[in-house]
Amino acid sequence: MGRGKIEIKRIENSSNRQVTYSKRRNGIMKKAKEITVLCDARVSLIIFASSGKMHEYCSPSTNLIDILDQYHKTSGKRLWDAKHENLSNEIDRIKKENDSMHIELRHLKGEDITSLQYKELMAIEDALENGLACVRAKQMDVLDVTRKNTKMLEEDNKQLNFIVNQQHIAYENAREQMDNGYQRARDYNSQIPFAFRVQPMQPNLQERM
Amino acid sequence: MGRGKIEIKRIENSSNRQVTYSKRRNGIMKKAKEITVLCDARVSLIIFASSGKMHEYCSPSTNLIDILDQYHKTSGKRLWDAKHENLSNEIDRIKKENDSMHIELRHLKGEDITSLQYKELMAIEDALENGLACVRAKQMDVLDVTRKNTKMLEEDNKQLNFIVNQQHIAYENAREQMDNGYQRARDYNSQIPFAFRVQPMQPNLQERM
DNA sequence: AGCTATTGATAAGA
DNA sequence: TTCTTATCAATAGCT
Repeated sequence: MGRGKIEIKRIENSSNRQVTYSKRRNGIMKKAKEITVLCDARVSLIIFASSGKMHEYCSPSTNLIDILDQYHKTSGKRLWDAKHENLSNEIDRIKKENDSMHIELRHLKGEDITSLQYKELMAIEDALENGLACVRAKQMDVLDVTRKNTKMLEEDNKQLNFIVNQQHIAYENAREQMDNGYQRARDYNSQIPFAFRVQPMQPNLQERM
Repeated sequence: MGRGKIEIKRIENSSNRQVTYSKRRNGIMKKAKEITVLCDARVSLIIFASSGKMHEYCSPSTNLIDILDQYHKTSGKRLWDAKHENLSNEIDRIKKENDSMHIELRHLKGEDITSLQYKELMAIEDALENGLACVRAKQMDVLDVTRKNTKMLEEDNKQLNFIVNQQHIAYENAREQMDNGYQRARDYNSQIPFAFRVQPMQPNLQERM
C-alpha cells in the first residue's frame, strides 16, 4: 500500500524507519479506535518506539487497569504476582548487596572486628593504609594548589601596592606643581623598588580548596 | 476499503458486527506484527470482543510484564496497587542507601576523591586513621592471645614430657625387678626436676588465631 | 469461510 | 515534520 511493495523486515535506514513508524503507528491507532466503535470491543494498545518513546491507546469506555484485570481473569496469567515476585527478588538482591557493603564499611571503620581472623585483619589494614595514602596524596595536592594561589595573590598585592604608590606620587607631584609652582617631589614611599613589572591579575587561580 | 464506504459507528447487526470484528482484529494484529518488525517497536495489544473473548499480541522480543513495567516508568501512571507501590518505594530507598554506601566505600579506598573538598578529605583521613588504629589494636590482641597460647602449650609440653619420662622410668624399674630381681633403677633422664606438678591440659586455650 | 470491487493506508518523493 | 500521490493492502458486502 504505497509507491512500492515492501518486504516485512527491519528498515535499515534509520530516518525511513522513524517515518514509517510514525505513519504506521497512527494507522494502528486509528484501526484500534475504529474496531472499538464499530464492534463494541475493548482495546489496549501500547507501543514503544526503539527510541523509548511510548504511545498508548485505550478504549474510552474503560482503562488499562480494568483491561489488565480482565486479562488476568481471562488468560489466567498472573501479571501482578509475577510483578510482585520480581520486585521481591530485586529487593532481596539489593538488600544482600547492601548488607555486605555495610559490613565492609563497619570493618573499615574498625567496628565489628572482634570476630575476624588475623588474615582478614591484615587485608583490612592494607586497604586502610592504601586509602590513607591516597587521601593524603590528594591532600598534599590541595595544599600545593592553595600555596600557589597564596603566592600568586601575594604577587598581585605587591604589584597593586606599587601601582597605588606610583599613582599617589604622580598625583602629589601634579598637585604640588599646580598649587605651589614647581617643587621637588617628595620621595614618598620610595623604598618600593622599581623592578616590579605590572602584569594582568592572575587568571588561573585554582577554584578548589 | 470495501464494497462501500461505512460510517465509523457501532454496527447494529450482530452477526455483521461479529464478522467485521474478526476481520479487523486480524488486520490490527497483522499491523502490530509488521510495525514490530519494520520499525523495531515493542507492542502490546489486547482486545476484548463484546462477547468477552480475548485476543492478545505482544512483540516477540519482550512480554507483557516488561511492557507494563516500561509503561509504568515512562508514563508515571500507577498500574500497581499500593502494595507494589510500597515495594517500588523500598527499592528506591535501598538503592539510594546502596549508592551512598558505595561512594563512601570508594572514598575510604581512596577512589573518586579528585573532586572532594579539603574538609571532606580530612574527614575521610580521620575515619581511616581511626579504623587503622582499631584494626591494629585488634591485631595486637590477637598476637597477645597467640603468644599466651604458645606459652601454655609449651608448659603443657614440659609437663607431658615429665610424665612420659616418669612413666618410662617406673616401667623400666618394674621390668628390671621382674626380669632380673631387684636392682637399682638407672637414673634415666634424671635431669628433669621433680618440681613439675601434673595439671589438667589447658582448658582455656583461645580458639582463634 | 472465499471473492472482489472498492475504499483505505502508506512508501517514496518533495 | 507534513503534504502529495501512485500504489499496494484491507475489507464490506456478497456468496
